Amino acid sequence: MTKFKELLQNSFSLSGLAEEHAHGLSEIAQPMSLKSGAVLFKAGDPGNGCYAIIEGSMKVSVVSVDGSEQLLAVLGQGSLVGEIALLDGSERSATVTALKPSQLAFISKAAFYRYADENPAVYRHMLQIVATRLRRSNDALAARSFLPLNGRVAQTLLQLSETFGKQVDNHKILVHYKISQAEIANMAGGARENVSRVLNVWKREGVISRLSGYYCLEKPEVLRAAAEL
Amino acid sequence: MTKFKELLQNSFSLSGLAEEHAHGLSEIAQPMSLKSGAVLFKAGDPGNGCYAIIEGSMKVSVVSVDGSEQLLAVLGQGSLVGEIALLDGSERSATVTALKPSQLAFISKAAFYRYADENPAVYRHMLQIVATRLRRSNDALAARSFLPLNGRVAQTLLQLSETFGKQVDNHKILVHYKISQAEIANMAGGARENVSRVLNVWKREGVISRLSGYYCLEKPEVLRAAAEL
DNA sequence: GCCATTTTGTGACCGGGATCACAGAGATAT
DNA sequence: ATATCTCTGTGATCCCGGTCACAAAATGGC
Repeated sequence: MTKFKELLQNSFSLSGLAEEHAHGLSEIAQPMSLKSGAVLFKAGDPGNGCYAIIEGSMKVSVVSVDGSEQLLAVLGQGSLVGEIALLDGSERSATVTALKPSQLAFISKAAFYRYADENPAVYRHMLQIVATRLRRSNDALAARSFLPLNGRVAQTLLQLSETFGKQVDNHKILVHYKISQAEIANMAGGARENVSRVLNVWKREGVISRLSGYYCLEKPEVLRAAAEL
Repeated sequence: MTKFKELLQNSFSLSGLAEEHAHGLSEIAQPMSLKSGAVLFKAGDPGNGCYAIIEGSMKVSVVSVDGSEQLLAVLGQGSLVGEIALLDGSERSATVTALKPSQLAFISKAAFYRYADENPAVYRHMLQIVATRLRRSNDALAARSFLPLNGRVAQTLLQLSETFGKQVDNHKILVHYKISQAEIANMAGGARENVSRVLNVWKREGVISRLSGYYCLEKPEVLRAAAEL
């Protein structure tokens, strides 16, 4: 078995798929790699498949005419991107860009359906993923209308901790991912300057800290309270 | 065949499912009816199935502690509600309320998976629905961060026209659904008063009009332009 | 190390839209 | 028809957070 397929299988297992299907899918996927900053596809492009992230990380965003962007998600190893267009047959709904040099596996629409029709577990798994994303998206929308900026920043940090967090100590969470204020601001939907202010208040209160460039959530409860709808 | 099953089958066909599966699903669904204003379920409730709307209309919303609400969608005949919790096995993500006396069909989680495993087309259809919803939700989120109030109101009107619109004349669209400014405001994420102002400007410019209580989009292009990201 | 570039921190100002406060205008009921 | 509600229109005020303008740290390349 090639190195690629091995990595890929791990990636699929990691995302919660049974060994058997991880193997099957890795057989039909095409390897590809992207250098940091490269655009995988843009909103509006035709979409004929989806990608699994084997290694690296990608951002999913929507950009407006004036150039400002709204980040919908930052995804890492084991995540799937580009499913929406695959599933509803329409154009790509957002733009996906590599944040680091990344290894991807492309799964074409035809291959996906061919395989999944034989293995309904794959459909169930995909439904799980999409449903969870829909839930997230709805939550973010609700946050936008109910929460003031600090609440949205809290929500963003917690969301990042779900994908990149490592438990340390009792309940401290280290977000093992380099992220700039600008990116947090784009996810939370606020101006970078104001996000900076919010983060500093929390830093002073000991709610968060920075350990060698990484954010560390010292008191996640406080953040959870702030993100409460 | 009972009247209920007949209606139900129509409902499923209406939502784009093949005749055969519309029939199959109608066999496993439980009829139920709700009076206007009744709550089907609340965010946080456990969820063990989903519902198809046979007749009537429902609103999907999230409410904050202080009582204000964000409408995620208004759904009519042929739509599915409550899929998220069914699919990701978590609690209900939003609150669903009947806006009119409604007829529903309940499909339990077990029954759904039992049937769908045998009929992958049902999975494909479900993925379609959920993917489209995710796309919508992402669009709404992007709108929230890029568009000023009038753009979001435009988006809301267009969205309603997708579900309840009837073409009349050349390109005028009648939104065949009684809706108050307050509800539009809750969908667009703005204060009712400001939504009123926006709507009146458009009314004066002949972009929209009201025909016996229903909104009519006289110049959908103008609205589409205003909702452009 | 040293300079260039990217991030971060903070103050000052300003504006879109929330909020408050009512006055019409339609509905619904009796 | 009259009273009661619930919707709609509009002005006045206020504040959160966006924007501008820099200074101070980091970070990274050579």
